[in-house]
Amino acid sequence: MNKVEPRTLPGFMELLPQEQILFNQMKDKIQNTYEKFGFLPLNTPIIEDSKVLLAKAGGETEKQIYRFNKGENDLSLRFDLTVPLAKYVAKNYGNLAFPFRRYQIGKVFRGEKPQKGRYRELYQCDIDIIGDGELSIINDAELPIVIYNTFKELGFEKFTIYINNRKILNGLFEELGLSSIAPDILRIIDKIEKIGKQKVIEELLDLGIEKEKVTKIINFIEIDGTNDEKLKKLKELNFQKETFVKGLEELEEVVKYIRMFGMPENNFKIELTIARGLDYYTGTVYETFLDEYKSLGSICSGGRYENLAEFYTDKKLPGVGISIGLTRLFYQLNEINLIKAEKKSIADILIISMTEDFAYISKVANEFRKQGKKVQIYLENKKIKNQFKYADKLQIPYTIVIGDDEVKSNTYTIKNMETGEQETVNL
RNA sequence: GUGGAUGUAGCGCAGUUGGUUAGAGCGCCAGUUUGUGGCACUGGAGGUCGUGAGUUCGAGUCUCAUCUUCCACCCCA
Repeated sequence: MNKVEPRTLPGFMELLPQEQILFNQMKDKIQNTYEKFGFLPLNTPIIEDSKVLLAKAGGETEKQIYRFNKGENDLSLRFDLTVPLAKYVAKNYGNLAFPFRRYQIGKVFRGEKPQKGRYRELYQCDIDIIGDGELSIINDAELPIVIYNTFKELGFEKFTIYINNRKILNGLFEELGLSSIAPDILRIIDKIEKIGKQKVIEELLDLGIEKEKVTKIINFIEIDGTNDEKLKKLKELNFQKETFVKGLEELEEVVKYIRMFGMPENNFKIELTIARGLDYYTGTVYETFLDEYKSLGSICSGGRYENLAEFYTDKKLPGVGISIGLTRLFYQLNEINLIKAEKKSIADILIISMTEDFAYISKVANEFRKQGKKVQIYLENKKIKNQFKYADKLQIPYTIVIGDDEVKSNTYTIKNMETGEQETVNL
């Protein structure tokens, strides 16, 4: 009989048990940290009505979305967690308490060409805070603190959350009379880390921007120094455009509150080239990098948006959110050996059975389970040797042998697999 | 969408200028040890060399096509 080759689609995630254990540990740490800050759990469907999901979509999105028909229904797989959130908040507006703080950790799907760091199925770990009509700028300062704590919890020390405000850049473009081509400019300056200053200048000139203005843009994004020095220099530019003034004011506030929330000075930085999300974010934007592995790219990003659910409701719902791309982070950390999958089983104890008396075995197992231990019973009728081998392969730290002797004497024999010590004790 | 690579055992690979029955390692199974794992030793199973065609006396090796996967560019709410 011809067998079907057991293959997994490229760009989709499938892990071995020891990897999955590690992945779950990371996921749990992220979730626990999110909950510590009072974010509420949310779990929306993976499949949505295409009309709902694509309410806002432009051309690029439609190309990348997994879309299909089932009977009469035009359905799509979610490609991020923000659009489902928008739908959810609009739909449940009357039943939610605002500010609505939710986290959602789940898979999203993108029909991209898979390659390094690009997956078709990926986990996102989102937190968002949605206001009803308005939302204090202080929220923009709290999210980085949550992220700071999350990465600390994951065991990182050297990472930097880069912060910018889109209004500052937009204000600059207004000042230069370049607002109409702002998205193009943003796309180019966003690449400065990657392609270098000269290339950026060339590309800006290619756009047809006068040399003098290009110089101004470059000078602007090259403003350096400490966070306070940067703020000072921005002020000294003395731009009068309202957008710019507002953006600068917001950035100052964010920095002020981030400090009050206890963020160490070297874990956050104003970075004027961060221009993430071309048409999505309207204010504060974030990108997070590991200091020693900046080439990995941003491992966590987000920002402020003025109106979350404008395609679903007339209610004005401003929000701010940030998201960890867990799938990419996991693979990259694995690749640079920053994490290592070691645990092959989650069981603390394997019960090796040399008797048919499963009633007795269960009694022993449940005794340990009551104490919070994870206990697995070996159920196959195999030689004791094979049962020990199994425990060894799965690196289960303790085994309990129960044979007819133990049953008769109401005892069990427990063995420490690492030291080899064992003793027979009364149940 | 553009360009560059890849494909041999479950896994990661070796296979010399085309030359008999295609290899080692790890893993797997069994035994040395029928109530004690790791270590060691002994033995064993497992491959139509991605697929198809061609060149040749002869193809894992050369040619072409095709599929697969990977990488880069583009793009990325």
